[in-house]
Amino acid sequence: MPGPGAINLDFTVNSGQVFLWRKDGAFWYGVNGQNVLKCGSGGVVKSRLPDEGDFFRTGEDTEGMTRSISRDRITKKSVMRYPGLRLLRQDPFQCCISFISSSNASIQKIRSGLEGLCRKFGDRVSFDGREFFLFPEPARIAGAPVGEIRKCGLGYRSEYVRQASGMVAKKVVDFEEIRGLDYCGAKEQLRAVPGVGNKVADCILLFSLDKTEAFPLDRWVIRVLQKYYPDRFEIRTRSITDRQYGLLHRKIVDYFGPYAGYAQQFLFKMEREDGMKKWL
DNA sequence: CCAAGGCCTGAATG
DNA sequence: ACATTCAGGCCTT
Repeated sequence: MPGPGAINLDFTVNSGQVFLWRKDGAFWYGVNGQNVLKCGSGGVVKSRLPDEGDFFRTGEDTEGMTRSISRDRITKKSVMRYPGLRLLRQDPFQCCISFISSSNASIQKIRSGLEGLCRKFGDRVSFDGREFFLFPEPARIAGAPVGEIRKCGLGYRSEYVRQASGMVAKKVVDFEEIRGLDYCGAKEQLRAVPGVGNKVADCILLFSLDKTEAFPLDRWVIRVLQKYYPDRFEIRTRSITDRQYGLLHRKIVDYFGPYAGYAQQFLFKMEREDGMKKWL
């Protein structure tokens, strides 16, 4: 019996933040790093390993955050429309590789590429009577010939994926250290990783490193901002430069506040849905 | 600092 | 059918 604070997994999974999830009966099953989660509307029902990362961010005041971003009738409408849509706290390495793989790709393509990576480089496990492939450890991808990564359908992103994995394996990139930095410092670190630009960095920060002021600006979000906030944000072009991205982000946080990333999630969901785009 | 072009690839579009 | 475009960008010139 979902109460007022209950998670809506259909909304949450189908909001572009995760890719390795599937619905089976009344439950959603998903791969998160070396863990596999079985979830219902109350949260994690069962997991392969203890859910130490607190995947559903259970301690957080989601109601307060959604109230905080409800600055106008557009955000209010999107929040009303998708009750129970939440930001998750993903495994950072998986999140990083996922969004490096996402560049210039459709959701279906991203998922098939990531599934390929898991199948080829991840461990096969049995969980709740079902078969899963865990997300590969960084060293497994880093040590692979780039051609093998390419076979997963990742295309030109394959070399980025390999190099990024190497940096994580060698701890040139340490996600838990980055988690402790502020938004700007954390972003700077991430952007040193090949294949990680402004948008991808914001996805990693928002979806795995607790930076709720991260506001990934992709085609859809730019579209929705142009549509509903033409005067406030004044976006003229479809693609924006680094400098424009930074200036725009500042305006966005000034307006939506410290949980701006939540606003992005609701607006993105709404615009995709209005555009009749398919999810998982 | 900005603009333009290329990049893998499969699904969607004409 | 077949060509072209598009898809949750990034990097180099």
